[in-house]
Amino acid sequence: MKSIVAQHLQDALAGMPELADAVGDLSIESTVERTRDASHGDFASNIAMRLAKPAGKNPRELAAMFVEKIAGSDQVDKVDIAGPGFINFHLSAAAFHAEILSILSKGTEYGRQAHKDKPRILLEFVSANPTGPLHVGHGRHAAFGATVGNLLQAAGYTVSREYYVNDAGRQMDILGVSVWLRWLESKGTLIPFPEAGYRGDYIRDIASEIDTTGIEPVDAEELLGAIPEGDKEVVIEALITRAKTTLGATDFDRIRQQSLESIRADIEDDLAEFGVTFDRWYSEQSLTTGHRIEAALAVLEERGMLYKKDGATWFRATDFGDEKDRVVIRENGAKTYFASDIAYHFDKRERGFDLLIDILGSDHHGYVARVRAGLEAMGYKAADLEVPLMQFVALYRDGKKMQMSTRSGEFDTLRQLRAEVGNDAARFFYVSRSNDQHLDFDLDIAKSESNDNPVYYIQYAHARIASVYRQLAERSLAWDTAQGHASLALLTEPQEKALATTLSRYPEIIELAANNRAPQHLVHYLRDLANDFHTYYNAHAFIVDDAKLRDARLTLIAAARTVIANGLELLGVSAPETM
RNA sequence: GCGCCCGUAGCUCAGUCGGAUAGAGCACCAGAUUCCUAAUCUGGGGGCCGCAGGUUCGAAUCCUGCCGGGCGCGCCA
Repeated sequence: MKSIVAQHLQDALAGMPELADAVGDLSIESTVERTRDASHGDFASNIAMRLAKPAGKNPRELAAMFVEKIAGSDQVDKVDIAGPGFINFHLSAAAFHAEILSILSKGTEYGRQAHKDKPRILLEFVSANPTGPLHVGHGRHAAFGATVGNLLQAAGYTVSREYYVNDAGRQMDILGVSVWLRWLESKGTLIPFPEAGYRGDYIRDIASEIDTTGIEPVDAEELLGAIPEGDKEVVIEALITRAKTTLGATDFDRIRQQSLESIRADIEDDLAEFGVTFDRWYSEQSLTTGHRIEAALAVLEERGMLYKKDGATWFRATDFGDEKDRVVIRENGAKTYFASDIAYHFDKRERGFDLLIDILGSDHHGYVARVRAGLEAMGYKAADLEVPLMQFVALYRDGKKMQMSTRSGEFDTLRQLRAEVGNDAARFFYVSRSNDQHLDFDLDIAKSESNDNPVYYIQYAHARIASVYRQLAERSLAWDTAQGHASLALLTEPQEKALATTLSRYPEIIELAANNRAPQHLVHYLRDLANDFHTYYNAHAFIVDDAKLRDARLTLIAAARTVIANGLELLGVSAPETM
């Protein structure tokens, strides 16, 4: 709808060639915005103020020139000048009627934009280490990433969702040892469990489920003798070494791989139940086995971006704005995690993605500069990597902040949260705040099935509309859609105008939310829309005796139902027919 | 110490490339249902947009400094 106004301005400009230089590359559409106050019309353009300086004229004078040139049309009732030089557009009722019919004819496609070839987007999110179940913080990443992905797709982009599985390195050894020790425990070999091991109950479950054919228990005293006194890191290191020698590399690897796959699969199930799915689970191990790390380092070497110092191989990250150079191959010959990450991001670009979006926890922000430096060093643009950082989640119960450490025994997994508040409320609350704001997740509000729960407020609007059509059938009436479409001019109540206006904003909200990777815009919009509907519902009966008016009102609320359903779909929240 | 993020109503937060009188929910106060779901609606009070400068026709928004909070500064992952 915004484009109607932009087009009128564009046409007017065509008749004022003397302004061409002043306009330059200014996007006309960017000057157009919704008015905050209905007395200012439907849309306002600040183009006269924007052009004032380059054109050397005062804003109101320029605005008058525009108004003079803006052609009349059946979509615009009135154009006037207000304040310091705003050009206000009052659109015609016919323009809103056309929009309502467009909503109904497009249905689930309403708000979706035409396909865009570029950029092809790779969206990586969650990527939690496969060492245990997802916690409530990961839930925010999952809901946010999934919704941003939906929004980008709705905005016309091709989006591929990826979960990077950190299935290599020392933490996998620690996982393997943890499972092995719990398995030994179940066979009667009791030793103190290492402090640095993974202590959750799920480790015992894995130990009881995996295939341990051919693996022999070890004597407790013998094992204890191999454990040095001291630091927890020293202890766990000794146990890893011991596990590898006792079991042999093959059997230890068998335990390790089964353990990580068990956890990874559990995470995948958890997310799927949450409505969050990925196009690919990208294994870090595959970078090694596929020699992708060597390939990426070779590219850097070729470009002169690596050097040797103190027996290690360093990447010249400072050449690209990082604070210090970074080691990619350690003195002991092992490649660093950073080397894997360079290889992974290089691989993303090699697979043809133009824009890489990594959703990371804010505690990883120090990592962004070096990964971006890596991409730049390989010849890509810094802007091709975008990293929205997620701030932390705090759970509140009875107005008090909950402790979320595993040890405290209070709940902290995503599964427990979903079980307590439900998927709809969880998805909704997680994306209701900007990613760079800390999220205070109030369990009591999310659970409440009444009053102040915004999820139900929106869902209730949808259910109420569905209920109107059920009531219609009960009264043996039918919605004559053709007559409704033809009778929209009868909708003259202020609540009807307000609802139609809000409905017409939906495509703009999708674009805004997608472009800013900001799902909260959609959340706030849906609340506004539900509010407009509830207000209308309370002010006027829809099922009235006048058939034409009734059909027109049923047409309007059908459009509202469509937009609410479309918006909730993007959020991953259900749109119930009854509540 | 250095770097990144945040600071808006009592509380939780929106605020679009700088735009008109800074918005919403909760809480608080006063009302609305013989009628399609009251999980609803209507009205009301409540603001030094952390502080101080600067940029300009115009600043919550951009720049600088300061104050307060979070996070990060490994040949860990």
